[in-house]
Amino acid sequence: MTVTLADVAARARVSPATVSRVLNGNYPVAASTRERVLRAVDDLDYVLNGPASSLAAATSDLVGILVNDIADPFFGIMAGAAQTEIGGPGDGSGRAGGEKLAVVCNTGGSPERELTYLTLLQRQRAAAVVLTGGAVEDPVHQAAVSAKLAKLADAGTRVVLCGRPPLPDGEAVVAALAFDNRGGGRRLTEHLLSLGHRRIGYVAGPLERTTTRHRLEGHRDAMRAAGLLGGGTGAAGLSGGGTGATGRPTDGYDEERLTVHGPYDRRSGYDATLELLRREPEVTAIVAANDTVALGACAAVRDRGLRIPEDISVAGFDDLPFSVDAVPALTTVRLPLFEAGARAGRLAMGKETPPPGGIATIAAELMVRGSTAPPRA
Amino acid sequence: MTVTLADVAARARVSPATVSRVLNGNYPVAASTRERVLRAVDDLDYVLNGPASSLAAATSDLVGILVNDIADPFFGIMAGAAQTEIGGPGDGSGRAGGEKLAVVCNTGGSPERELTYLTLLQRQRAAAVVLTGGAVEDPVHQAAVSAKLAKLADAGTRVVLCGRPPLPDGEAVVAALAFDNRGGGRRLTEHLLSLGHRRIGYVAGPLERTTTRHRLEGHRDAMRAAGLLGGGTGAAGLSGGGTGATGRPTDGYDEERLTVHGPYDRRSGYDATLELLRREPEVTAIVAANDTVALGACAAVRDRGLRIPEDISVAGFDDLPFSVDAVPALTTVRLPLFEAGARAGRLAMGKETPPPGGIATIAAELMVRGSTAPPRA
DNA sequence: CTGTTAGCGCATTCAA
DNA sequence: TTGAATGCGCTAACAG
Repeated sequence: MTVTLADVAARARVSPATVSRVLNGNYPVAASTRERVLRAVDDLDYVLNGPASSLAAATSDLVGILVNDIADPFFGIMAGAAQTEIGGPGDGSGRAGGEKLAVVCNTGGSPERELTYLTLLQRQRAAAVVLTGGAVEDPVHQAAVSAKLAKLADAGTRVVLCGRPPLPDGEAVVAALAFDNRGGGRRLTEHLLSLGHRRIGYVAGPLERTTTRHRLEGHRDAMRAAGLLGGGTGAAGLSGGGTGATGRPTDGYDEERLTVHGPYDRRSGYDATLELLRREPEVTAIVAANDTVALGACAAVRDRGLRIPEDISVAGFDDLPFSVDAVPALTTVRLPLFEAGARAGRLAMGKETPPPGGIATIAAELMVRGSTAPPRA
Repeated sequence: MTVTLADVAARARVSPATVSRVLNGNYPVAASTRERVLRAVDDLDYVLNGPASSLAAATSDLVGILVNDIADPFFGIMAGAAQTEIGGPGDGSGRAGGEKLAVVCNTGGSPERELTYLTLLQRQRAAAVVLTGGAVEDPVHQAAVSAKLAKLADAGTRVVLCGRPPLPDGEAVVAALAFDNRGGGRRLTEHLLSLGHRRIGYVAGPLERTTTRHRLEGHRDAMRAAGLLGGGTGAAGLSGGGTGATGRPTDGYDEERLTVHGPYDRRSGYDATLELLRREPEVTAIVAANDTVALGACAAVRDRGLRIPEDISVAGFDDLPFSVDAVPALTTVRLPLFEAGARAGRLAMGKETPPPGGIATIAAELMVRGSTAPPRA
């Protein structure tokens, strides 16, 4: 029925071992022999049995790329870039040579699914795993992930983090590429402050994610430096692992009042912005957790009959492709998603040497566009 | 070193076969025995060896979802929905029970990569494969894909098409869910015609894709019905397999003049729109191949100092989430991407019976919003 | 309901 | 440079 290595060997009049060596290419084989084997492969339309191969070799050519939301270009861009580096150029023959199979796994932001996927990849003896995007800060889950990654690394799987902060004990990881979310958030708010804004609303992401926290901390750092916040440290409002930040009415009054949390989607931006405008009609600027949320914020501002940026400035984060097409074009913070993804892919393939200490921080660049302007006098 | 089934069996004081049966759950096992085995699994932190399992069972739990562009929400939404149905709810334990491993593979729209991924999935003995989005119409490639899918089906892989037209000989396929691109395109243009538009520019997708052709055909059907096109059949300008449509100056004059092809991205929409405005300054409406392209078109229109919709109407296709947030909100054609993806996922899992004949056409709904209006008098 | 027995198809020793 | 032999870890008959 199904063609096996042995069939190819018989047809090429060589031993199975020789066929294996030709196919894997990592062993000297006479040119004429190779020729014969390759012809037999084509004649028989032979396709290697992946599981058998992986079983014998104790490793597979699967590379997993975990994303929080596959429908979000933020992840799509990184994953696509990583895949470019991992999948190889393809020889165009469709014969599938030594390439890896780069596959993206959608966790939907769920810690359970993240763990499940890691187990599944572990089960497959994946060659490498790339985790993209912010992590959930629940200590239990973080410990579980760390443990799982350690086991994966133990079994020879290369683990790379992309757009995610390093693990507490980064030993299990080949490399961590972290975005400078905090710096970006700070510069964005500094920009608004320099325009003259003082009452700035913040539509934050889900509470328990690192990305959310870092961007918000950057924002508050800037606010504090401008003397617009009570005392306390930068992380004050969110310290303690992010399980809740509703306390601290004393020095966190403005913070709490001017911050609303929600998922990283358009709807959340819309709703949160309406809420902010209700709570504090005097806000002159809204900073959103990311560009998608910012789009929702813009819609809400408009629906309230306010103009952007004349009445209210709006800013986002990420600089996704659509942001430049918003009307007015969105002021945001550019993250080099494609470059980071590609680098993560190379790191996963061992095609690039890891940064010193295994950790690299990737700069975030402020992009000033039409959606921000000085507040009305 | 690494824990195997035998180790678990020894610890639970049962035979390896029993452990296997417990893990796969598809066989009666005494509750007490199961209990003991499960405990041993946890104690030993055992993880099934996927390749070994797949080899012995001659099938794996991999399900591949092929997409043309992972950074495009059009695909992300479908893939995410499919994954939801395939991956199962996950039992939350991270232990990974009988779920399938749904993975998305990014072909980047390249026929070679599509074939390579199919081979890779064939090699892995994938349980199912879902192909999303339009196909490339090159006959050679189509034949190669058909042949490959037939082999996959032969080997027991369930093949599902989602948002892709049925294969010429659909035998290899469990089901094909095709979008009514043609009908959607027609209704969209009819809407513009009913508003009074007569000179309508069309920013089409890449020439050789089915999606491009069907949407364009719908547009031309409507134009022809309104007597705005020369003779010929609907597919006239693109007949012959899409290898080129530059001929036919006789009855295709306006068609060619008012159509520009390009990739499905924002940049293409921008450039093509400028080109259209240059060729034919009298156009009063621009129809774009999809929403992303439409966004680029809007930008171009604006950069030329024209207002939407007062000076020029713009319309898209797909109704991606951001389209409602465009300013003005984009008139477009809604495709139930999530529902279609979910259904494809269920079909791939055998959780839903295929439509009669294996083919279902999914309706496209016109969404009239602010970006279209009657032309200036 | 559970144990025993054979492979699944390939990569890799070790010889030649 | 090539061939022969062995086992990777598991599932699927078949008994019991």
